[in-house]
Amino acid sequence: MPFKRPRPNPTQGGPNSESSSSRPLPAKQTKTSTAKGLPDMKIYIVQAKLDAESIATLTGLAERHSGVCRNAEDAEVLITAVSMRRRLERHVPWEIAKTKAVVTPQWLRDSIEHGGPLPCDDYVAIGDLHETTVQHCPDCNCKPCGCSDDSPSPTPPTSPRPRTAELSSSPTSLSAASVPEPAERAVYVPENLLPPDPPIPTKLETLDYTSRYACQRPAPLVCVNQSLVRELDTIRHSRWLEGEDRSALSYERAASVIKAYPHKIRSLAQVVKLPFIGTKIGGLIEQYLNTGTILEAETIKGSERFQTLSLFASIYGIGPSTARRLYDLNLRTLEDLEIYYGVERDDVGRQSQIVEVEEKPQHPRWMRGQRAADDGLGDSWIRVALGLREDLAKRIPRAEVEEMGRVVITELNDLKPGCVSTIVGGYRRGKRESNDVDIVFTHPDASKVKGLCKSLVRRLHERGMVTHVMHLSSFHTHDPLRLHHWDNLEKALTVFILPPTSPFYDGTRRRLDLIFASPEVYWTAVIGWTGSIMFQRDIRQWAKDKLGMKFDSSGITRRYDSKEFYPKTEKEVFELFGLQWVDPTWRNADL
DNA sequence: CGGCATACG
DNA sequence: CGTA
DNA sequence: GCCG
Repeated sequence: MPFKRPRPNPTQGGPNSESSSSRPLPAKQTKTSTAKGLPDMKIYIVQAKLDAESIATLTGLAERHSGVCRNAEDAEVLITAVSMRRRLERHVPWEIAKTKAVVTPQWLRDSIEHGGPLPCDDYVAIGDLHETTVQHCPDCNCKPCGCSDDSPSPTPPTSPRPRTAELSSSPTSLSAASVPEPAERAVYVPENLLPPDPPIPTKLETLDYTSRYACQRPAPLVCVNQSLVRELDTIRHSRWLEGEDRSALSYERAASVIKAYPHKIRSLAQVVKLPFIGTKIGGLIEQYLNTGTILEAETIKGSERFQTLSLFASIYGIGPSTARRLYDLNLRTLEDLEIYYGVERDDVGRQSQIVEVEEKPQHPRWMRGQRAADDGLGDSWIRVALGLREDLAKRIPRAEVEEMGRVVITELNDLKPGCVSTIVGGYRRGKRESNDVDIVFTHPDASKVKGLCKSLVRRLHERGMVTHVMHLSSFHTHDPLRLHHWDNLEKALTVFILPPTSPFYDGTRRRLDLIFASPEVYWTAVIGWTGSIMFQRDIRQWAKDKLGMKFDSSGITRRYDSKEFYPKTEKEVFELFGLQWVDPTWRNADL
């Protein structure tokens, strides 16, 4: 049945999602046009009137054979299925379109087949743009006739274009190819809710890798001392599983500092000066320098207890404490757990029976520790998690994260046009594969956000895309007694599956978190949910230590008088805190 | 020796 | 306690 | 486990 081949998807680091601003890692900008059938052009695909499958296919073709970009004005070639001028103008400013080759999707396919850019004459998408399209066609025959009036061939100076919420006006991927395109009249979105354009550069030289705060230390996805970091992380993980949280925190901090250290470590002297490297951890690093490993980490990795606790705690809803309890009951394998929790092997939770899962309430203090009454019972909900474990353990390639974002945003825009969103989490930090997908949403009109989370979840649920709702909740303002303030943060933790019509569909269920913020706290929510955890922790620590402020995902308040602050952009949060800008791809303070 | 991010269910 |  |  679900034997649609999962797209191999060789080239990644592709187009950044709609309004997210993660970039490819700063290090390399390989220009290898090898293996690409076309020269490296910047192609922008206008999503209107294309279904999800076509978008994915075209994007894939462009990525593999040439290059894509996320802004129309940065592109050389616009590809669109739209044929009417008025329609195109809703997605690309006319003045911009006039400076590009605007062609049909067939041009891309044929050019790839042909092995080079074809003349655009036969592929003009919009009649009124025939002249300019031929002029700007990347096939270099007609270039010499450069009697162009405008055409600054390098990207035009980009006047602040009116930006509208045109995030993926593609139809739902459920409806096949035809396009009704409902709800027109683009909603105007204030500039500050959209990602900065151009993106803000990270001034690495003004940051400080010796800082005691992770939010001042630029940390790449993978560092030059990565294997040492992994050793320390093994010990951290073990401490955490064993309930030694403070010790775990120390290892986490040490690893985080090493992660940001930009040189290969060759001597102990290099690291003992770094913060959070004390006697014990310094000794372990010395050992690592001498032998290439840390004995304790190797021992841990080999131990049955560690392996088992790790396995148990990898199940959603099972933490260190429960994992240890199960281990003490002499359970060791998943099969043991399935028996213990009463799962019938042979695909159970399979098939799309929609399940609503409620968080299990905690036992009262007075009856915990008396392992009795409820040993194999109760947690009907762990059974569900067990059934999901295999799927949720799979990582999600960037391209699929983007597809999920597209699908969800399309549904949302149907529901409430004008929403703005950012895909956050590890994806935004540049990870090539994610464990889950987190999306933060808002709407320029604050009054339209309330209840949206629940509505969207209901809609996705009705359409079979959300199979489980692990959690649905709201946050509120800092007002101890919130009077006229409605909640300004709503959150849903769900399990999601792409519709079978999606080219990425392979039946794997994925964790999807949806976060709705009021526009005033949109960027603080985005910062919070972008992480990494250590980065987030230290930004809060910094706010407290240096500014006397409290920072959480739903806002910033001054501690002594509870005055609230509402930075209008992500950059303004950094400025408010007196911090240098750190791009999301440099916030990888965790392993 | 106290603090280590913070909030919700 | 477990999750973000 | 490390810091002030």
